[in-house]
Amino acid sequence: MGRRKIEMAIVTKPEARQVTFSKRRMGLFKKANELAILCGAKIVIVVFSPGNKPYSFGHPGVDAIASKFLQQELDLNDVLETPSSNIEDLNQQHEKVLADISEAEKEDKADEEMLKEYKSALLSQPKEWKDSLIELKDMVKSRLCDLDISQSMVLLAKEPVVGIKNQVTEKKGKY
Amino acid sequence: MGRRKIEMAIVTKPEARQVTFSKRRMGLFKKANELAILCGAKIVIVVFSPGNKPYSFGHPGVDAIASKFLQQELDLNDVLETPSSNIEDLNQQHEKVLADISEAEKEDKADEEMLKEYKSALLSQPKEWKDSLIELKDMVKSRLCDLDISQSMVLLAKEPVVGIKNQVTEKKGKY
DNA sequence: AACTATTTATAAGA
DNA sequence: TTCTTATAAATAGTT
Repeated sequence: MGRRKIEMAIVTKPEARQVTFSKRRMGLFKKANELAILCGAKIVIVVFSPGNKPYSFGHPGVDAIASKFLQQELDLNDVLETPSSNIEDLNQQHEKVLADISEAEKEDKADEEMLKEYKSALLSQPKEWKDSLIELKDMVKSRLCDLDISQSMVLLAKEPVVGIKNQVTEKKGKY
Repeated sequence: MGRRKIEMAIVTKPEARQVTFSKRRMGLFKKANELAILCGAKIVIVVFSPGNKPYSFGHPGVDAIASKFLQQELDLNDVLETPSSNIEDLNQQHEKVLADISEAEKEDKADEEMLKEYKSALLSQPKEWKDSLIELKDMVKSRLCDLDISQSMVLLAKEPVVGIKNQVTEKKGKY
């Protein structure tokens, strides 16, 4: 739907690709919003741009949380990219994440219920703990950030949470 | 874009709403696929229909995993809805999940790396374990299924995994 | 960031 | 559900 029909292959020119990405990402989120409203559907979308910048859409209300964790993912990526990253650093980062969650809990009453449920979800892993402690040393290098993405997704599986509106956010990436 | 412009409000007639949902969900996933291909973007979408039936889209290759866990979520919901659900049942369900993962690991070599990373992500939680054991009894009632959704999302945060194609699936819901 | 010629999505109807 | 088609909406190329 433009001046010409375009081939379904990666847009080679980086500038043009960025423009296409911006236009179509907006279009996609608009369509998602319409679908959610017209049909009462629950939707979550996460998109990573070619430059790996994360964008998220959620209805109802996932996005406020998602954007927090997407940002944290970027922070953690930065940490992991440094050669000096070790378990202590990662633990520090992780405590920062937990601290941020507590902070969010205090400052945003509307999110309280969602955060509780998210925590519950994190803690609902009855069997892995013992083995996990043994495997931790080897595992910890492989990207803590994944958990953060998953945390934002946890909320979609819930029954609708009242008082949280849908919205769209962007976070500063590396490009 | 149809014979008439429609109001942006929930479609009242249930049959019409279902039709609209089907058409627009397909349209949304098509748009997402185009965005992914044209721009080299990574995308995950999860949609719950008005009847709470889950649909997912992923590029690259999230969906094969996601559909597994979405189905498990439905199974777990069924379990949780029975009055007799207790910790033992949930543990059993959880072991089933883990068993399915192992099985998938064996039968689908292309997914091996992704599953390993997903497991790593699950195990990358250095601080919570101790406290978790204490809180487990109270927490376990609150929806294990959330973790399953989040597990399918974990994969998006990864660098592109070669050899996994994108696809779209549906799973039987309760309606 | 705006514009507009076209293509694409889809609402209503069959 | 699937198809048809008139129309609304998205967007590719341009300014």
